[in-house]
Amino acid sequence: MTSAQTPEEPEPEAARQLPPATVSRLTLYLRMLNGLLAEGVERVSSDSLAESAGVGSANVRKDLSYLGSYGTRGVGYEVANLSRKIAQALGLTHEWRVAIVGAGNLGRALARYAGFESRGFDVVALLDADQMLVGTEIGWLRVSDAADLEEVLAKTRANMVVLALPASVAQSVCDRVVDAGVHSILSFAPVVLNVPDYVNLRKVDMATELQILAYHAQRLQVPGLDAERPSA
Amino acid sequence: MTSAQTPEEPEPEAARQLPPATVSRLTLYLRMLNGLLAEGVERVSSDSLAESAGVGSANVRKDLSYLGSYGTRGVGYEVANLSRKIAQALGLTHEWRVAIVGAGNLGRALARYAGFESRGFDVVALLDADQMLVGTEIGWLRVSDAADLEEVLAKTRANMVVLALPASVAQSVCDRVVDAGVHSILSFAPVVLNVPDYVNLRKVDMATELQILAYHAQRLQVPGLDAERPSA
DNA sequence: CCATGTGAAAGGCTTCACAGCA
DNA sequence: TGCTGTGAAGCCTTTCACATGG
Repeated sequence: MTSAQTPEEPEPEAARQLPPATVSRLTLYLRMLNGLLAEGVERVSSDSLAESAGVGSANVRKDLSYLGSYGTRGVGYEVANLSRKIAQALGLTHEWRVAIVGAGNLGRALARYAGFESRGFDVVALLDADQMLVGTEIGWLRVSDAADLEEVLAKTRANMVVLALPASVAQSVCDRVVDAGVHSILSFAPVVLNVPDYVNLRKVDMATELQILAYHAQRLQVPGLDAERPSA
Repeated sequence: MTSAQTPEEPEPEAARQLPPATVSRLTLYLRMLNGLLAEGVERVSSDSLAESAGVGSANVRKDLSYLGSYGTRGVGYEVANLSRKIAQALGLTHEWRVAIVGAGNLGRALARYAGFESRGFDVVALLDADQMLVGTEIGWLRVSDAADLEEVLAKTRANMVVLALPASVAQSVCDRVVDAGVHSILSFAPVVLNVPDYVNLRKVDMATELQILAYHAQRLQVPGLDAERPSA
């Protein structure tokens, strides 16, 4: 690879499209690297990273190779440098302002979740349609009226939205968010949302996760079914 | 709920190993089917299911074919029958008793999340190590002392555990859960947990989801030009 | 030596296209 | 006719194995 065959711009450090599976593992590596940074560790090997992240070391090396060759053969990777490269590739050098729509149990939990702040995501608004909640304080935020969604998004210059609301209203709120120009959405609503394909939508569904667990648990409980034999 | 008194299903125990990607889509289909059931719809086509679930129709048909041939050519699938088959394949005919460890913001939100109950998951315990919380009532549950984890799991006969606690204690609590004999675990802690390979562990990481969104958002915002700053 | 970086092989998933059947 | 069920092709991901170079 690295052949100078590209007839177009050489693109010095711009990472091209990363495989989705790689992107999600990069977030893992970044977490481990930041842990190592805090401990003062300066170098790390792909083997060591692999063990912490629970993947194969060849996988780690291939993932990192998409970012460029930032390791040193025979030695490993420089923690601080690699951490910076990954953060850059993931777009964490931008400032991300997150609005949470839905101040129910889950929305409140998310609003107070320290993990967002510490990773560079700034929760700038919390909205709900329930007039009983509007105006109350949760964490350090005052709950805004979901009726004013567009204004609140504009005023806070939110560029990400988290949907923490019932399935019944998720689609309509989602549509308004998209129309308002926010095209990165994380939904916790247990429903499939339709969005234009220029919108980045991710979904977390807790009931689905439990159902997947149930499948695997049940499979183990059935005796004698899966005795994988090389050949009978 | 729906105590499955499976009458006479003379099937050969179907449900061999399903592809993981299929399992997670089956939970989607099941949700749509139950919606259709509630509306009184009797039949559905793979095209229609595909559109609701946001996948290709060939994908739907292949997924369903792993369960057997329960469709009718030229017509479609019988909603009630298919719903039953999927629930059976996913192991939802068992009764799943879930203990939630961690009664912080997230743990409380989960304890009150209606989506669990309605899908056949019974939240039987909520535990925390904080003595200020122990004994208080959250939803219809009384918070138990995490020090008594093993006893609580045994007494409630929990067969699934949800970890909603800080990264710092997640591994040790996880170990105790595994030793106590609960081998299906859903973790919300932002840390990689090590478990024996006979344990089913799934992970939901909200900060990771936002980081993946950030990657894609950044990608769109800077189509050709990375040049945030051409670092010297 | 040692650990990275990477072609090539292997495995898994999705999509295609159409045969088969009500 | 219309929609299911499915081999085959294509694409993506992981794993292997080893050349490479500090």
